[in-house]
Amino acid sequence: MKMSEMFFTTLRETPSEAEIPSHQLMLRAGLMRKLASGIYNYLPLGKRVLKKVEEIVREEMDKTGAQEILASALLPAELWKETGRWNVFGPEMFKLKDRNEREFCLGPTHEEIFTDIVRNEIKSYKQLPFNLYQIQTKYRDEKRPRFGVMRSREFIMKDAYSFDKNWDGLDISYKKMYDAYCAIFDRCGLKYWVVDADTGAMGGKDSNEFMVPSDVGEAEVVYCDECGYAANVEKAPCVNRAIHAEDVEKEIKKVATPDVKTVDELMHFFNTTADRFVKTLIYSIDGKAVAVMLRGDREVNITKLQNLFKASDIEMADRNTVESVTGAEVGFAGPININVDVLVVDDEVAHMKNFIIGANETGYHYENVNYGRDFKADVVADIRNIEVGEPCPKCGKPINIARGIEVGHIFKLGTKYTEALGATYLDENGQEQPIIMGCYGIGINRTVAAIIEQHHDDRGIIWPMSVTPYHVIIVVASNYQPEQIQAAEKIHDELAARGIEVLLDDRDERAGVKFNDADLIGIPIRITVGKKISDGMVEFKRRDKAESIDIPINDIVNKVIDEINRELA
RNA sequence: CGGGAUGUGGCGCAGCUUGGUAGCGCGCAUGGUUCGGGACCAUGAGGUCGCAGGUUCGAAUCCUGUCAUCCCGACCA
Repeated sequence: MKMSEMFFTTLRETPSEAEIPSHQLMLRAGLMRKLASGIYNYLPLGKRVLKKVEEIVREEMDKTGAQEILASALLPAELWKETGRWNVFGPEMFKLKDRNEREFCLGPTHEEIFTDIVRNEIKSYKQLPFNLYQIQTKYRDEKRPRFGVMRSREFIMKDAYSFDKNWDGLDISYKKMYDAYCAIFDRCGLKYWVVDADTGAMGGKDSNEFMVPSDVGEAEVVYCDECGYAANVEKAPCVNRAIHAEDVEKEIKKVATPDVKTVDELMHFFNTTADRFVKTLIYSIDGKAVAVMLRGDREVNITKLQNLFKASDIEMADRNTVESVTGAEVGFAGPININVDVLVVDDEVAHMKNFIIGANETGYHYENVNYGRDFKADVVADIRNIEVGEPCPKCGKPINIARGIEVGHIFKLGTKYTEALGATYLDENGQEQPIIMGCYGIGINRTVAAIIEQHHDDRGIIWPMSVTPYHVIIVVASNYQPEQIQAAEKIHDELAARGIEVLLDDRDERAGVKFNDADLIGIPIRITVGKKISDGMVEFKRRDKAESIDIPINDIVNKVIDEINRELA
């Protein structure tokens, strides 16, 4: 491809709206342009990268025996109403009506649709198992689209759905996907964690997320260098030990604490540390008032709380509710004489001694409080976030926490959708059984962004060979030298004839501009045809290396092909 | 949805406090000189200053409303 003919523009300056490297570079390198918030158009270079990633995904999926189909992105409301998700998704779903006022949505995910396809075709155990997938555009009206393609409202997703006779079969289907995902992300040149994940609103049993370590990631990952344990913080269980175990239980005492409301103020007032306090937070969970108690310096884990209550709607209670259940101003809530539907105590609190709590009376706290003796909970459970340095749930060594980009997610769904939609089969005994389902997603655009996050420097992108839009870029140093142009065209044609994707920078620009653009768009191999062509030499340089080497023009084609093959092997 | 910020040629920005001809850098076009890490000179094209009202003789500038975009938070198969 001659760059003088290519639809392609780079930006010298970073658009002010882009904050993170992948977003900045995707715009600067001319991979894509924004159409609206969270909606992007892909230009030729960007489209080629998407295709590369899609092709890797397709190859690895096909290897597992999964079969590609293509469902519609425009979906009738009925199916969603059958499973109840028309309302569950709520405003996040792009909803629309046809000319006859029939309701539709743009598909945010496709469990319902694949299950519907399957229920119409599958009748017998003899037809199971199988796995169907598609690579298709999804629509989610995100509350806050962010970071370019990292969280967008329109995105390309590979979604796969497995259908099995039983749970053992699902385990096998799941393992195949797990391995395929590892192969996919390996081939994309990504370093990643496979973490235990919450099954969330999708329902189901086991779940793993594929997380690319990155400071710009939206998820927090707990990991253990000792034993290799890794989990989403949402999921990671806390291991609680007795705190201040040496203390003897002292007598409970009411203390006047005028205007002392926050944990910080309490620490000051009592001249002690946050682990001596227990805070009582009031939540509204599916309409019920719930008090949640945890150590002063801990954070509530909403996911754990949600799972505990099998809740769909959780929010912090408003000021009025707090004041009515506690009978005091905000800042003095405590478990004694509190008027809530449920009192939940974090497991850690049950391990504490002589702690300080609110008295449900404005201006007062209790100290030397002990769980069991002074109050009792309706539920004691693990409902907090694990923190750095706490014991690993698997081996007990101190854990670390880092941020990650979720590029893939796999679930054992079970029968949630097949039961709701009546997708059943007749088993060997003629008995009707629900099909057992798994679902498996990869965000294609987000994977591209994650690759850039992991492969760039201050000059631009550094594509892995497997996903680069072109393998090679030939820079003609001096366009006005016919000898250089001719030599460059010859190399270009020979490489192209041998199946190499090659760009020829024959633009009427100075060498510096071409070098800078080559670095920016991140082509892994650069050949420069310059002065030394008179000695029959061209320059070979890798984007990821600083130095370059001179190579006889007659050897360059083989050199390049060797290099590419070595890397793609 | 709560908080914060910003909208001025394709990109980056100034001008706004104190109303009066819309500016700079980059990019783009033409000509010339250059030519291995974002050249130089000359000439030129391109903007209803997000939109709608209002104040005023006069609004990019002041007021009101609205829309859009970005960031933080909440939320997120």
